Amino acid sequence: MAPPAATSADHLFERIYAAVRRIPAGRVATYGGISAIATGTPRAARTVGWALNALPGSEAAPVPWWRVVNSQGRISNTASPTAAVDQRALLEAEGVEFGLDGRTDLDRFGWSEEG
DNA sequence: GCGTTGACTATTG
DNA sequence: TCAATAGCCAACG
Repeated sequence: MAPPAATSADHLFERIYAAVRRIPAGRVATYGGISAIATGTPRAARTVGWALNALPGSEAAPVPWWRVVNSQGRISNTASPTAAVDQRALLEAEGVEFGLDGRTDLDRFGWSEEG
């Protein structure tokens, strides 16, 4: 199945992108959190990954997809093998620290729509 | 409307 | 911590 283009509007995707854009630098959000904001339920986390998969991820950065991690604060197996490395590098560049196991403390870097 | 797929999450061993 | 299983939701053909 080929995911739709990120330019397609009138879809839950746009709402997901909007939620991801709200994530400030130096913070990370979980798929469940984005799902809760976009769909209203954290059960649609899979759809969030689906939406992010449609992102171009090229030069321009319409959505900070790298700020989205799984519930364990770990970088999920991305579609590209190099994406995980880039994602961690980008997060570290923003101030997010990773543990030896490649996990980040969601209690400190985890973001919520608090402000 | 159905079957398949997916960057998920929680539970069990 | 890792591997396997079950449940969940949305989109595509």
